[in-house]
Amino acid sequence: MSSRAEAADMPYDGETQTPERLRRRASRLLSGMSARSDRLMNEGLAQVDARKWHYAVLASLQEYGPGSQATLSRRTGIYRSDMVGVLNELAEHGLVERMPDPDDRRRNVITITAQGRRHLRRLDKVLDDLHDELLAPLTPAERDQLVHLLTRLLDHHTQQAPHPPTS
Amino acid sequence: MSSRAEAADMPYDGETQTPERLRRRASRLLSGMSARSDRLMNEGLAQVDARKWHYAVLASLQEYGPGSQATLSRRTGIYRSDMVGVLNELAEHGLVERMPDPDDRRRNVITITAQGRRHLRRLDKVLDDLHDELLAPLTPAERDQLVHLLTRLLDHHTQQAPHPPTS
DNA sequence: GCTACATCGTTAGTCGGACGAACGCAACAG
DNA sequence: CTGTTGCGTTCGTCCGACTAACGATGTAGC
Repeated sequence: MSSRAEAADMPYDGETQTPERLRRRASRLLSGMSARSDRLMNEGLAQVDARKWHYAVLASLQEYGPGSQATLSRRTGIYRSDMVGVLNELAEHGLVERMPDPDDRRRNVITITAQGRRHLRRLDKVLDDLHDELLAPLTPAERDQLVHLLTRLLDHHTQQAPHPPTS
Repeated sequence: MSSRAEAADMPYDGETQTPERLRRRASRLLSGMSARSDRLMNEGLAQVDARKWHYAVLASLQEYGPGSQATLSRRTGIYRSDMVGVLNELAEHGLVERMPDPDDRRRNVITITAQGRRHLRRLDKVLDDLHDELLAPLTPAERDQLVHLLTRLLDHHTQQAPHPPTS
């Protein structure tokens, strides 16, 4: 009777308490933190009138130079279906330029503008601050640990990818 | 010209490469891993005809004993709107029993059945295996580190919760 | 005992993000 | 010239998190 009957008769305050078994599960921790993180980033970026995809695209353009929409899709992990809208928004704000590729008339060449670069710098600042808030309880060393661990996990799972790539 | 012009003219294979700046962001790592993790768990659990909410509810019942639907909602983080469906499914399979509370006729008292306990044990096994797969590239010590770091983060953010609780 | 308010279970619906299907167009290989 | 492949785009689907509202019931103030 030691293993079973763990609870069965406890007038506990088991009202608001989440079971340890649940709390410890890495999958649940990831889900929870991802949700929190997403909200934080979304709200933070919304205050500068941006979304996380904007940042992804701009950063990709800055680091690897201009590219077609399909290329950007692969680099950022955004579905090409959704890339259209993102680029529309970015173009409306004058952050990127979309021009037909003379060498391949199927493609659009996307280029980041000077204004886009400025905006990107701003977004980088914003994201840095938001991540400070996100990782507040961790020391710099611990933050590195976390990033390192997650990176290894993600790399492992994106390699012999049994699923369509999400990154 | 050392700081700028990072790319601007690179015939790189920047086709499939995701910028470091993106890869390093904890928020993105969390998002990515959460997505992978969710899929893995969902598919794994689907093979035993279960969903993750089922596990959450059963585990909660096992650890803290019977409770009303609202109580379960608070314990597991499932919205009470969605709890109805979950309990319907569990009840259909005979894993829980839903009876009106004689002391408070607004409430239903949810109790786990013997079959429910068996099922929970099974799910625990399944989840253990899935987590082994999820955390495959990490040593046991590293897995503990990860869980520890994430737990601290989540606890911090769920405390003076600026948002409605997701846990 | 009556009134005002809070809680419970439930239904329905919104919202956003990830993803698939299909189309017209252009390139390219044979 | 023909079949195949990649590109950009539109539209639609699926799912999970979340809100709104309602009837039924409990509870507290007076």
